[in-house]
Amino acid sequence: MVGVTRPSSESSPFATLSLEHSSTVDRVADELRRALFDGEVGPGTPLREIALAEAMGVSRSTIREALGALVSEGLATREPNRGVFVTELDPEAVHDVGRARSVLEVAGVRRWAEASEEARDAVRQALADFHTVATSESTPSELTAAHLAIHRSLAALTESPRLLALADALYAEIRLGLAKVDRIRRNALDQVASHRTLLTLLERGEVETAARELEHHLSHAESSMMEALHLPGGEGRSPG
Amino acid sequence: MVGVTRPSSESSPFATLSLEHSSTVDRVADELRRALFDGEVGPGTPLREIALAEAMGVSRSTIREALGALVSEGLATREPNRGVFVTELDPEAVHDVGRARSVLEVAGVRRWAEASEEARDAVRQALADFHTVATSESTPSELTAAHLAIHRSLAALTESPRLLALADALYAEIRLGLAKVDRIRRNALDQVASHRTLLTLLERGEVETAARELEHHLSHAESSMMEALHLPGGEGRSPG
DNA sequence: TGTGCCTGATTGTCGGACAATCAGGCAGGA
DNA sequence: TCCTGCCTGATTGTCCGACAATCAGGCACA
Repeated sequence: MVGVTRPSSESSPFATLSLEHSSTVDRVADELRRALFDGEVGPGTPLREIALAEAMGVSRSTIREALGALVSEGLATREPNRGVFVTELDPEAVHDVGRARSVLEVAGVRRWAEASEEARDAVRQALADFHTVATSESTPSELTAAHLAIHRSLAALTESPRLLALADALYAEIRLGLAKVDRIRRNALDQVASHRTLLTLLERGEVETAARELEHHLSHAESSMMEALHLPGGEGRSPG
Repeated sequence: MVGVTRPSSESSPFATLSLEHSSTVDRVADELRRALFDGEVGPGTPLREIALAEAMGVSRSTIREALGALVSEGLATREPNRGVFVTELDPEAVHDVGRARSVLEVAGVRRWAEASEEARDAVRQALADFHTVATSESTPSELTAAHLAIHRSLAALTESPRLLALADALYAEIRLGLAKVDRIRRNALDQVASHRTLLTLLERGEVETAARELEHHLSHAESSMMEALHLPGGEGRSPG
């Protein structure tokens, strides 16, 4: 998510070389994300600056900066003069995430034919990986990650870094919501099958059918996420 | 962009009340954005922390935080250990912004019929405002802003805060690129006409035609932006 | 031409400081 | 009982000063 590369303006034969320049802030932010995704700190938990600073052995300034990053990613929420809290997903938010990811992934799927071969291969690979993870011992966090990797590869078919960045933020919110939700495992193999049919449609060139299939899949995913979060899920939201 | 509202959990009769709680950091960031959009500091300009702190009469910490915000919005770029610079738009970036906004705006247009009446009215209003601005004395910055407001209202038809937030970031990047570019004015009235036909198509319910029209309009906008930036515009980018 | 070193400028991180703000409790009055 | 005003502790927002790490550029030297 940080990606430090500084190629000199001349195209040299060392284009493949790169070096990780991780700052303290980055490492703090990474650790916080991990804790969030693994459900070590649940939604609504306050992220106190001093407490975190002492716990992680860094200064308050550094913590503040890392928290700012989480807030701008939507994983945490800042209430002025009150502090930063782990984001709580309300039905409105879940629905919005669903709508947004649908736009991005469908846009990707519709671009299947125009996309690069690497992008298409990434989809195939992600599906294979998901199958591997689903049929082996794995934590809920890993399972969710592998599942989302498929959808990410669909959004990546747009081959737009900016759209993909938004997609990543959306998947991060989903991971946040699904942390500790173990029920996913039951459906794991069904999910594999569902995604496989989607890929089959794409390989056949039936793009529009695939898009509709994906939309159906996503709307199902949204309501099952509502359920998982013990929210008043489904259709009955107050209009306006 | 900050939006501080804290409604009490009980639904009271004071739902309409709200109060601006602007922090120092927010004001600094706003001022920096303004300077960028007005072309007071061009692309590539280094944003030195100490210099800004002295110029604006705030501490370095505050400046740092504001710069972090600009960076996360894409208006500035951080080079580790070297500083923050006003983002320079290369052809790759321009193309990506174009592709991304196209996805969002087309998604909005396709949703015209399902969108709320307010969202549709916003489009009509934005068009009217643009006409007003185009036929009066106005700075390039204002003209660009009014033009982009139309496109923003299209993206807003998705009625997804998250998609709209990305759209806003994209428009900010465009404003950054178009700062000081005065040539827009010539085409202003043509632009009004072009958008008016788009709206007409929508009002008639010819959504797909409108979507294609929009895509055409956007691809034209992209190449004319390339031109305005004196970049090697058009189709000939190196593949990969 | 290329390498090694020095130096100044700037960032990244730290620690401490203090006013402003907020939540919660407690007392007093209608 | 319910409301209001006040006090207090906790936390944030902002400031200041400090210092090592890093980088760009120049200069000497082979």
